[in-house]
Formats: sequence, C-alpha cells, structure tokens
Amino acid sequence: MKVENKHTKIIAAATKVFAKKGFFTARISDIAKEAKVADGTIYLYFNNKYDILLSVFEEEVGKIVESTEKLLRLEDDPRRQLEIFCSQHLHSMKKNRYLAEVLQIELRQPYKLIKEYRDTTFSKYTGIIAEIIRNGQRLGLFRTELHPDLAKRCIFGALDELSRVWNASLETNYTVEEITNQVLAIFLIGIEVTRSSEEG
Amino acid sequence: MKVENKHTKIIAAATKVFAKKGFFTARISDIAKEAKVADGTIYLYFNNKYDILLSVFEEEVGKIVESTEKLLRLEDDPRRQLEIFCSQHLHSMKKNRYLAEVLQIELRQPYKLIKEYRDTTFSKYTGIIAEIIRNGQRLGLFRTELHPDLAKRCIFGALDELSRVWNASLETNYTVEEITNQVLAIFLIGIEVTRSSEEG
DNA sequence: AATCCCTGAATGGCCATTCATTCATGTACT
DNA sequence: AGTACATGAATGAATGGCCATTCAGGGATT
Repeated sequence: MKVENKHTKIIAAATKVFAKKGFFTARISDIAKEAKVADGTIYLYFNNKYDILLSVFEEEVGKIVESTEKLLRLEDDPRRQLEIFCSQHLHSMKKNRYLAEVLQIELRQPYKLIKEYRDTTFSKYTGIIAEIIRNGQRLGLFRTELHPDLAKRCIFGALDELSRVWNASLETNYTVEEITNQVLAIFLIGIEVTRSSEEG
Repeated sequence: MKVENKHTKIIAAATKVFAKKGFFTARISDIAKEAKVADGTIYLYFNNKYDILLSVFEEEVGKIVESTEKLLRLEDDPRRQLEIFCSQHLHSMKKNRYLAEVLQIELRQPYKLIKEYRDTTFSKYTGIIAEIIRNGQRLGLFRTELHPDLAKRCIFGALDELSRVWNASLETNYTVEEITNQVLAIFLIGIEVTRSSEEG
C-alpha cells in the first residue's frame, strides 16, 4: 500500500514536530518517532538537523509557489491577480497548518542558511506581490504614489499575521473566504485609484 | 559614573545578543561578555536563560505600551489615533532595532511561557488597534463590514513586517515618516467610509 | 553471499547552571 | 589611625545532563 517513501515521510513528520516544539527544542528522536523510523534512518536521507528544516522550506514552499504562479499566469487584471494571490496563500496555510507555523516561526531565525533561503527563494514569492502592484500602476489601476516594495510588505505581513488566526485558534473561527474578503476589502480599496484621488 | 545597575546592563546585553544569534544559539557567556560581567553574575539577577528573555519582553515592551497609551489618550479622532499608533510603533522599532528583532523572532516561539506572555500582556498592545477601529465604526468613520479583530491583524502584521526593512536593510532606506505615510495611505483609505461605498 | 536498507545503543561535545572562593567595603574595637 | 572581623556581591572553573550524530551489526532481497 503506502509506498510513500521515507524521505517524504520524514519531511512530513519534521514539519509537524517543528511546528509543535520549534526547531531547537525538537529532538531528532521526536521526528523519528513521528515518522516511525529509527533515529539513524534520518541520517540516510538528510545530512543534519538543519538540512531537514531547509528541505521542509524548499520542498513544501516550492509547491505553493509553483501552483500560485501557474494560477496567476491565467489572469491579466492585477486586481484579480491580487485576489488570487491572497486567496491562494490563505488557503495553502489553512490546508497545511504545520507548514504555516514552521514558516512563521523558523523563517525569521537569524541564522545564515535560513537567511540565505529567505533572501533568495522565498523573496521571489513575496516579490510576486510587488510585481502585481507595479503592473497595476502601469495600467493606471493602482495609485502610483505607493512604493510597490512597501505595499508588498504590508500585504504579505497582513496575510502572514492572519494565518495565525487558525493555528492559535484565537478569534472565533472565520472561514478562509471571509478572511480573504476582508483583506481584499481593505487592500483593494486601499491601493486602488479612487474617484476622490482622481478628482483631488 | 555610570551607576547603571547590572540588571539593566544585562537586559540590554541580552537583547543585543538574542537579536544577533537568536535565543537558542545565544550562550550565557555571550551575554555575560557583552554585559561585562561574569557568567555567574547573571544568575544573581535572573533565574535562568528563559527568565532573561521574558524580562526583555516585559520590561522593554512595557515601556512602549505605556508611552503609546499615554499619547493616544490625548486624541479623540480614531483616524488620528491610528496614525499615532502606526507612527509610534515604527519609531519604537527603528529606535530599538535589537528589541525589534527579538520580538519578531522570539515572540512567535511555541513555548508555553512565551505564548502566555503573548496572549496576555502583548495582546493588549495589538488590542489597542481593534479598539481604535471599533471606535471609528461607532462614529461612522470606518466601514462597519470590517471585523476589527481581522483588521487589527492586517495592520499589525503590516507594521511588523515593515519593521524588518531596517533590520535586514533590505530595501534602500526609507525613513520612518515615509513608511508611516505609506501604511496610512493604504489603511486609512482602506478602512474609511468612502464616498463610493456610501453611494453604493 | 553480496548488496541494500535499516536500526538504536553508544559517543562526544556543548553549555546552562552551580558553588567554593575572592575581593571590596563597612563596622567596631583599641 | 590602625587592626580585625563580617558581609555579600561578583567571579569563573567545574559539573552534569542533554541530544545530534555515528557506526557496528541485523535482516531482507537479489
């Protein structure tokens, strides 16, 4: 049946354990137990503990980036694109809550390898937002006094913080759709060229 | 001369070291060296490593919360209040970049004591934003279809992410004022009752 | 019997924490 | 003033526990 290979199994287990305990207090033996393999087996598939974390990033985030980019290519209107990005991001984080937690916690750590990953691969992902905004500005849809690099951070920061709603089960449950709508309700109006700003 | 007591000195040193290396890879001896005291001295003032981190939170963040609340009490208009909150937050984080980094990294860790702190003391701070929004809605200034708890997260998330601009020196230098203006340009328009939404 | 994959106990290094000792200052007595 | 003793803050070397990593061996499949 489950021929699901060990590499994949370990990645999944590690994601869960890192989410629950954090990278540094997670023990290799925890991951091994969760993946139902021996401690030593992990070292047949990964070089060390860090390598596991980086693999979680590379592989799991990779999937998300790919599918998001694919969807975006099917759409021209930057307003629609922004909607798709937000909706996709929130859906992904909801579906894979352990990954969401790991990203939120570990991607910020000030360690060389993590920074490197963040500044290369991951920044491409958030860069998509800046691109959408630039595009919208070119088309006269978004206000040109906004810096795409700053707006990108506002939007990504908002999405990131909102994903925590589920994981920490803080506010009484909102659905992904509700949250998406709220984000867009704020940002689309916030960045669009408005009647009043045209008049002014 | 500098009668600056040891407790304070250690807190400052720890903030710096935690920011640079992260809580888990920071060694007590690093903090001791930075504070120019012996390793053992630290244990005369703190129970353990965790206790140092929590004290950093409590004391340093405490100051920020207090001064922000004070300023807000002087103002009635929720739009102005939101402006003050954003501006204050960004200024604080710019002024104390080590604290900013520690907050961004460590406040998310999934450990009991940190969660506790976050869910009690710290959430009061972000709660201020929700309060401002509720107030604005009551006064008919902000759109009532927005959930204050979600809008709060959008705004705090945006501020938090933006504070990283300086620490990571990512984008070419924006000033605090520029960033504040951009945030407000997006959010104020994003949440305000607009001519078009009134007409619609 | 050779190859492969896996196992988990043993190793070794790291570092938070402890505590015996030192040192500086204060007080009391002559 | 000088000597003797007391106090407790500060020190930093030593301890002990933890856990990532290794590796000698076991079992399956060819």
